[in-house]
Amino acid sequence: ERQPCMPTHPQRPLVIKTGIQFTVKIRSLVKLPELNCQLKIKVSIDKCRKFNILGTFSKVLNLEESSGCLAAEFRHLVRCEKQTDITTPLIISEELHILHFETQLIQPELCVDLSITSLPIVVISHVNQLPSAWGSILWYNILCSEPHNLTFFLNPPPVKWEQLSKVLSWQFSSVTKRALNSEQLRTLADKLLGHEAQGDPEGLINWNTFCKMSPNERGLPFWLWIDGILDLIKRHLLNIWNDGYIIGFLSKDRERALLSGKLPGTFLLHFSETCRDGGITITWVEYSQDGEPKTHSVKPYTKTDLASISLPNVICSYTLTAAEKIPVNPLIYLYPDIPKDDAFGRYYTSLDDLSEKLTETTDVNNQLQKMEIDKPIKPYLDRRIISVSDE
Amino acid sequence: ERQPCMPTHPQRPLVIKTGIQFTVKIRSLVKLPELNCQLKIKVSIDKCRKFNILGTFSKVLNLEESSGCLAAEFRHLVRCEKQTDITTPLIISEELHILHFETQLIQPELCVDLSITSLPIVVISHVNQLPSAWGSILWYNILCSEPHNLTFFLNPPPVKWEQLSKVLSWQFSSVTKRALNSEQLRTLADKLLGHEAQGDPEGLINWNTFCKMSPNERGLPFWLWIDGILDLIKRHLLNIWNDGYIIGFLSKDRERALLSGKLPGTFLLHFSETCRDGGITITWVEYSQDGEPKTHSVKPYTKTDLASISLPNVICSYTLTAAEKIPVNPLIYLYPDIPKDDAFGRYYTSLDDLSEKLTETTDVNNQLQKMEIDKPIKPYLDRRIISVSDE
DNA sequence: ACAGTTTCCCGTAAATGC
DNA sequence: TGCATTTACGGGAAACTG
Repeated sequence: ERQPCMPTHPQRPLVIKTGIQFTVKIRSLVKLPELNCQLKIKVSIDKCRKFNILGTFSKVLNLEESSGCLAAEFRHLVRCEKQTDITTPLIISEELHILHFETQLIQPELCVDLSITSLPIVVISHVNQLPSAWGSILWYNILCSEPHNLTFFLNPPPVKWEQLSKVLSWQFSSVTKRALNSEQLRTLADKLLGHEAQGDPEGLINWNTFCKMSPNERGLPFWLWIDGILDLIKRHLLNIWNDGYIIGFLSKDRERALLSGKLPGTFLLHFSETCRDGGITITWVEYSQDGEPKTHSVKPYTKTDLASISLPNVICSYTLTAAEKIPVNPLIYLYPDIPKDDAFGRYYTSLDDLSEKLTETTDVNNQLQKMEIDKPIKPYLDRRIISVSDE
Repeated sequence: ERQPCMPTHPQRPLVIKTGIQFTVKIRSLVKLPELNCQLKIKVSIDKCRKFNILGTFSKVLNLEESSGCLAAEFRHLVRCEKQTDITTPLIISEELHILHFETQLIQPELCVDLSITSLPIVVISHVNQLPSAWGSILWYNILCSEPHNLTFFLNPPPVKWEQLSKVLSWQFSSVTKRALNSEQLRTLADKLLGHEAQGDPEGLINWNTFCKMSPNERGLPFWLWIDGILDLIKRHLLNIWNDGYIIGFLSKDRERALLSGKLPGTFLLHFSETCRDGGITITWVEYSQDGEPKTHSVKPYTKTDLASISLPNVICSYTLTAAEKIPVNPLIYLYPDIPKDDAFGRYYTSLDDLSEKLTETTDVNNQLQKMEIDKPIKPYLDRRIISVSDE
């Protein structure tokens, strides 16, 4: 009778953090004229680890002009003391919860108790749990046709590559203007299914492979690796990702094949396979005396690195030094043959970080006057940072 | 009868932030044997802007072994709705509050109500109010002999340079291992009193000059400028400040006088006069063909800058480039004549930022195995960032 | 329009729990 | 002892409010 819209976490609905406000909307699919009467909705949550809704538990539905639907907003989900008698084998990001909504429709002729539940949600206590929580939501919604199977992760079924690849690509297109292309997806398929599988659409991927890793292995589960990269793109690479200048996912073999035979100084950008929080590296090709191609990759740039210098600026200023040699920038053409300034020139800035956005010199003029300092103003020598490797 | 120790904010007691825990201790100066009986203390706060103490309002004093004093801890000061009928002309960092402590000593022979108050405190709602709040606390405690004059800042008296200079120097020695020397203090005196005053110990400084600026002036009040520098030192310059390698406070005239005649490439470090959050610049001297000294200063390095490259590393790698010329590092001797590596060498690192602390290469080895990738491992080319100016 | 003030909430660090 | 989970709170940004 009613269909709940989802509680919202920016970009990641169905994941809720304790202590952080969220919004739930429910709307009636049936346009009863009686809905003009005030319908009071009560919300509550299952008490597995004993969360509670703090704030207004009950709200009157009011008509939303835009959609003609009825909206209610609830704030602050807060965890209370744990129940001692409940133990779950599931880790927090696999523990599914349900929001309940109840109301009573009282009419002269009838009196009905109505109730509806949300899709399963994951409750987290820290943002660092968000990636795995979102992984769970993805897996559940790919696979589970039941509206609320809270024990889904006790034995989660595998997913076909055909399904997963769509979801992965959608993760990129929902955060950026560019989805994954078939080449990129193929690289990911090789990683998940093995190279022999040839990207078989019917190939099955296990939940553990996707998001957990078996306990004896240490390392980064596939989804957390991808999510780190998504975050890196969102924060620091949006423009050049949208432009399609990041090949991104590429096996070493493929990389070597692509670059071999290209002009010396041809480079491409791809993501680190191992950086926990996303990293991007630059690989370029040069040729030895006998014409043998040789590729080099810089240590991947991470979020921290890109916070102080943007990737276009790295590319613009990257310098190789060697004793007795003149420093050079080995990066000349973005693969296949785009002169680097054509691709990245519009993103070069001399303002490498925020602090430099303040026009210091003007500031000096203003402030020295105010501070009653009447010395002549000597402008500062501007500076920039560049990325350097020693050969 | 009892003397309250102060609520603690790390490094800045007497400033309390809403929503953040703090601790108050009170101790009895009189060692009554009767104190073995349980003394229940109640704490409360004046209700000017209507704050409340959240948590346990009342606590039993218990004996502290170390000092034999009685301690109580209270947590979470939380603001409630403002009272509408109270208006104060004071801004929040000038609004003084008092904590009250009450208890009843009930003995067979007598029954006494005891009460005591804290020194005035400042309540803030955001850390960005901490510097001015601490400025208020300093000013109050320099000048006010009355235990709690809550309207002190309606008309705060001026302070003698003699008093203020001690307090300023103490701010540095309490955060670092090095107080301000007389030369540094003299520079600050010139700034506050004017050069003509000759650092007169009797010279008076107004509250407005120290911490506010009159409304029509825009700019950075003296104390906020100093506090930004203190913070910069604490975060990024502690070692070289402790070593005494930062002259820091220096007029342009004095700077020029110091550097003239020194070897070319002699440099010194001093703080920006204008950066809101603290900045430090490097000034070096060179000589034109006719032997005329010429000094250059780099745009000051801020917290953001120094988060990605340490000042010793800047000094080590700073590069001046010019078309057709070989890039050089113009920094050779720390004033007066210390070869830069002697002063800063021990602080050079190739790890310019945190992300590089992870030993990527080892990681690669480990993780590629786990991820079942059996490609040969090609180590990445290491990199560093350097600071460059174009001549 | 705006500045002083507060709230929101991410992300590092530390504490806590198992 | 180590890992999973939670709490603490600084700090950037947005929201609020006179």
